[in-house]
Amino acid sequence: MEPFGALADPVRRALLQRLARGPARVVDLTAEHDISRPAISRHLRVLGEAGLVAAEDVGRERHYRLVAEGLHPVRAWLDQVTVVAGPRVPEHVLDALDLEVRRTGRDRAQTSPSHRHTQETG
Amino acid sequence: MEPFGALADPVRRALLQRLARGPARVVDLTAEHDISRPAISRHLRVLGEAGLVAAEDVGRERHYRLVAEGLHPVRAWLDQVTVVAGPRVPEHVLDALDLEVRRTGRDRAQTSPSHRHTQETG
DNA sequence: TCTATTAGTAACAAAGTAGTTACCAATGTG
DNA sequence: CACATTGGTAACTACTTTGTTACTAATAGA
Repeated sequence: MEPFGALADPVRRALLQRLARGPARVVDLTAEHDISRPAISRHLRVLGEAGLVAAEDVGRERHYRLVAEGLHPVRAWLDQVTVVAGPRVPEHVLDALDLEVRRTGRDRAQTSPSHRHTQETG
Repeated sequence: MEPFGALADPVRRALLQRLARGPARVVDLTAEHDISRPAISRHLRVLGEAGLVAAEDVGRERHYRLVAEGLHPVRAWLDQVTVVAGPRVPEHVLDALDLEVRRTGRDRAQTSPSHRHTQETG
């Protein structure tokens, strides 16, 4: 859940996009985001807890960089959902599935499978 | 933008996963989600506004189904970020990039950075 | 050493989110 | 027709999120 929640905020997505092009300091990231530095700082903390960014201390500066692997759960979820949904099922096939699911739902409610009248499928 | 926010909630993600396996009614979706039907109903509304699900009225029932294309912006964003971040850049290369960016950040206040670092690592 | 820069934390206010119960409308079914 | 089923909306509450300003700590540099 962590990475999904982290991606919900547009500022955090912009930060990740920026970091995808290379590491940056907090002041640099703040410079182009009409919000205060503490706000950016907290966004970075959220991203860090989600495993999407990592920081390295360089003197008094802190260099944040993208951790692309942190996005893996998101990609995996996306793949799972879209693959199971099937590769471009035509509309009329979805309709057929639709009727099927309705019948199943009713059967489950009263647990009597002898009640089927399969006159819709051809 | 919208779809990202919709995916932030675990209940909504579960609903999408469920609908990926076929359409379902609201009562069916509610049956396996220890929250009330109005809550599910509102989640479905959010998903609908995000373009991730669609509904079809069948008598007094409403059949929701996944709209997989609605996830396309998410996948596109993921692709963009991970592609730009590069395919598995080794740690020492990231360090090099790190130093490069730090110097550039300082230069930006004075001179114009008219160079680029586009090195492939295979 | 004194001062500027960088960055995190604390405390707070405004807004959004997610759940609840109560209610209403529409559609099947005995 | 009477009644159950299905599903959306309204009103409300509790919690979370996101921004702010003020403060503190550590490092760089004249």
